[in-house]
Amino acid sequence: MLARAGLTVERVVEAAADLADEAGFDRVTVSAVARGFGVKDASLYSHIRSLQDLRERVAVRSAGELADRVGAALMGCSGRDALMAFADAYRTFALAHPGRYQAQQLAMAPGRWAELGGDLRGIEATYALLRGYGLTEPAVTDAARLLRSAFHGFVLVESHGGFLAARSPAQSWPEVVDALHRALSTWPAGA
Amino acid sequence: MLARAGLTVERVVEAAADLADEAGFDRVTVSAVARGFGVKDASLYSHIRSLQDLRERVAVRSAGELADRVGAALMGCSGRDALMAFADAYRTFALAHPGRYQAQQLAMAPGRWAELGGDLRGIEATYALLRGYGLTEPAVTDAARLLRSAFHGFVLVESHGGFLAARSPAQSWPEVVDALHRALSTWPAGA
DNA sequence: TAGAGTTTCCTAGGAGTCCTAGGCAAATGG
DNA sequence: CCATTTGCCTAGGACTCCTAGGAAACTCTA
Repeated sequence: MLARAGLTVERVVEAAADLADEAGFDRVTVSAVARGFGVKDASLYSHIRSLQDLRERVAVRSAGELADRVGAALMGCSGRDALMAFADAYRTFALAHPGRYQAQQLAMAPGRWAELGGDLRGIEATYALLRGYGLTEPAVTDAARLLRSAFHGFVLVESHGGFLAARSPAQSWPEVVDALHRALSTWPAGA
Repeated sequence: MLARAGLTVERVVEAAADLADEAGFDRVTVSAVARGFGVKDASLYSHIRSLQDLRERVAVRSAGELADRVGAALMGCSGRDALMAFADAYRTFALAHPGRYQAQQLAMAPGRWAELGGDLRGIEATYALLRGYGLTEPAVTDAARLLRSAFHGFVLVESHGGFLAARSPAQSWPEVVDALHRALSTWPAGA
């Protein structure tokens, strides 16, 4: 048989991530990815261990990509501008790459994240941002959870078409971020 | 053949919802539900149209249950107490019924929700709560989206075990709700 | 109460999926 | 140039969704 497809773990994971963006993360299937390469499904098992393994790799890879965008957006900003930049970069990524974003919701066994080379840049960026508001532990942890929850929830509901009111989500977004800014600015000092 | 299982749409959907809470919504499968009744999978197709149909019914039913809890919790509360009651009822439901909660994320075709008898009590309760803060359109829509996003995001991340810091999510929760209260209290009047 | 009709569940089977086992051919390196 | 490694294959089992058609259990009516 001539002409190998030239598969590697990276290319398989990337193809899976692209497929996730196009068809939805839950439709990322070993067979579908194999079809995309013009290859039998069994062939992929030389590169990935299982469907679960493939999905976890997509999740970690996507989280890295998101952290890159957010990190780049934060460069040179501080305070309220930084929050806005963070928020916009986050939402933009989630809307442009719904499958990659959805992948990050995947629950993994403890330790599996680090095992696959996942980092914590996203969390670190958030903490840096919040220290700009003068927050210290444990307030900074609580505030980070607020931000993560609000951003995550918003883009998730938006990308599911869950906001039904006539007002477009894009109009609400700055108001939501502004509300979070007020919440951060008025955080009680001594907890 | 003796002894029918006595299946109805309601009982099938309820069993599916219970299975979702135990094993995860994505493991709700026609075969698994049928096994729970001691029945062949083909038998369920007299009651449901497809797996998709079953899952949508679980979603709508679960949303109704959540709205019941939230509505009951809100009775006789107002202002900040109402927000806390809302938040606690919401989070309690999501943690006690992870599968039912996860089901509500299911994206449906437009109109399908109403077709299955789904209501909008959840949204109405939110709007009533926010009018207690003196908000009017379009601020009330933006604020509703903030609340929904933050609550949804928090319980989602929490139930996935996504909060890694040592501080327990239960400790952060009141602080997060308090922050939202400040954001609502300081919402700019004329938008 | 007996027959007719409806409902409920069955068997049978096709198509798609995940995954394993074992094999051949292409690339690589001594 | 030959041996080893690597990449993709075929074959096949188990499980899934779903359809088609049949039989048994209920229900209704004359």
